[in-house]
Amino acid sequence: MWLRTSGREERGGPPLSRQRIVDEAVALLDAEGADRLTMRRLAERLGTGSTTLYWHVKTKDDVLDLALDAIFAAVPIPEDERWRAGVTRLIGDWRATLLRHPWSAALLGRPMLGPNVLARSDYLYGTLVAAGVVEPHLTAAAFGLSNFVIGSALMQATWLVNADAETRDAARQHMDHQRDHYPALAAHGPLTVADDWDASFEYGLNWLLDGVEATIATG
Amino acid sequence: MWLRTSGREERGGPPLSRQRIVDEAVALLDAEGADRLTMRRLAERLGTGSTTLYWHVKTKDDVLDLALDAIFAAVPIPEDERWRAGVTRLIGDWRATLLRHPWSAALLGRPMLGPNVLARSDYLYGTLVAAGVVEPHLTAAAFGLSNFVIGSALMQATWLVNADAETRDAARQHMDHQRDHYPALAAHGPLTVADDWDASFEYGLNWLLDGVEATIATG
DNA sequence: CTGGTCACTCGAACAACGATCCGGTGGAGG
DNA sequence: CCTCCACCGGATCGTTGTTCGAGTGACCAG
Repeated sequence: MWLRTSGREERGGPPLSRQRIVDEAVALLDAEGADRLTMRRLAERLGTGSTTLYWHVKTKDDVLDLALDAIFAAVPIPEDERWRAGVTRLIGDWRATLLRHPWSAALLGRPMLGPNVLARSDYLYGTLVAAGVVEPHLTAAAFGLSNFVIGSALMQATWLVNADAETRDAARQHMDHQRDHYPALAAHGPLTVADDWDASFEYGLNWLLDGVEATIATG
Repeated sequence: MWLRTSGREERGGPPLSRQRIVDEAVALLDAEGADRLTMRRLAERLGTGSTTLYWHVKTKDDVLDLALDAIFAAVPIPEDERWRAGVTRLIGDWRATLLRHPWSAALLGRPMLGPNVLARSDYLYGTLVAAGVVEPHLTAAAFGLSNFVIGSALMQATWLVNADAETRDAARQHMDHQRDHYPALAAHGPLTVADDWDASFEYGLNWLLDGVEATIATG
C-alpha cells in the first residue's frame, strides 16, 4: 500500500487537462517545429495514450488553434500610453512573440478567434478610436497594421528561422548564378545587402502610423 | 490497328511532364483547396499511376512550390510607368492573384524562389532604385510592400474564402455574445462594420508609398 | 456494503497519406 | 536482332489523424 505509487504520479504530472495539453503542445512546437507535432508524440510527452487526447480536444486542429492563441498571452496590453506609443508597443510585441515561436507563421492562415488574440485586437481598435481615427480609415488602419505585422513575421520566420543555412546558401548561390536575369535583385536584394529586419520593420510601421496620424488632423 | 487507340490517348492528354503536373495541380488546388491535394488524386486526374509522378518531381513539396510560383505568371510586370504607378499596379495584381488562388495563402510560409516570383521582386527593387530610394529605405520599402500584400492576402483569404459561412457566423455570434469583453471590437470590429477590403488595402498601400516617397525628397 | 453512474483512459484498428522498391514496356540506335 | 534507357505503375512500407468499444476507479444513493 505505502509502496504503491498513485496512478497519477506513474503517468507523470498533474491530471490531464486541456490546459496541460496546450502547454505541452507549445513546448513541443518550440522544440521541434510544426511538422514534428503529432498526436502520438504529444501524448508520449504527456505520459498518456494518444487516443486519450481526444477526450479533452476534438481534433488536432483544435490543439493548433489553442496553441496559437496561447502564445499571445505573452503580448502585454499597453496601459496609459499615448495612442501611437501604445500601438507601436503592441505591434512590436506582437511581432516579437510570433518570431519567438516561428512555427506560428505557418498557422497564421487560420481564423484567429482565441480570447488572447481578440483582447489584443480589441485594444488596437479601442486605441485607434480613442485617438480619433474614423471610418474608413479605422478599418484600414487596423487591417493595415495587423496585416503588416503578420506579413513581416511570416517572411522573417520563413527565412531566418525555418529555413536552414543550407537552403539560404542554395538561394544565394541560385541568385548569384542568374545575376543577369535579376540584376536589381542581385545588386540590392535581401541576400546581397546585409539586411536589418528590425530596422526595416520599424520604417514600415512608422510609415503606416504616419499615414494614420495624418487622417486624424484632416478628419 | 485503326481501331486501337494509342496508349497515349488512353491515358488522356499529352505525355506526362513536369509542366502538365504543375498545371493540373493548380487546377486541383483551385477546385478543391490545399488539403484535398494528394499525389494519388493528382495522378488520377492526370490519368496515370500515383507513383509515376515521382519520376518528374522529387516530393510533394516540390509540386506545391512549383504551383505557387506558377500562378505568379499571371502578374504582369508593368512597363513605362512612373515608379509609383508601376509599384501600385504590381502590388495590386500580386494581391489579386493571391486572392484568385486562395490556397496560396497557406503556402506563403515557404521560401518563394521560383523564377516568376524572383522576376517580380526584381522589378520591385529595380523600380525603387530607379525612383531614387536608397538604403536603408530601399530594403524597408521592398520588405514593407511585400509583407503588406502578403499579410493582406493571407488575412482576406482566411476569412472571405477559406472560412465557410458557418465559421463566419459562429465568429460573429461568438463576439456578439461576449460584447462586454471586447467593446471596441464589437462596436467597430470587422464583423460589425461592413468592411471594404479593397479600400482598406488601398489606404494602407498609399500610406506606405507616401512614406517611401518622402524618403526620396529628403534623401 | 452494494450497485450503479460518470468522467476519464487506452489498445486495437481503419482509411488515407507520402514515398520507395523493383519489375515492367516500348521506342530509338547500333 | 539486341541493348539501352527514359518512363511507367503495382505492391508495399511506415506514419498519420481519428474512431470504436472495452475498460478503470472514484464517488454517491440506497
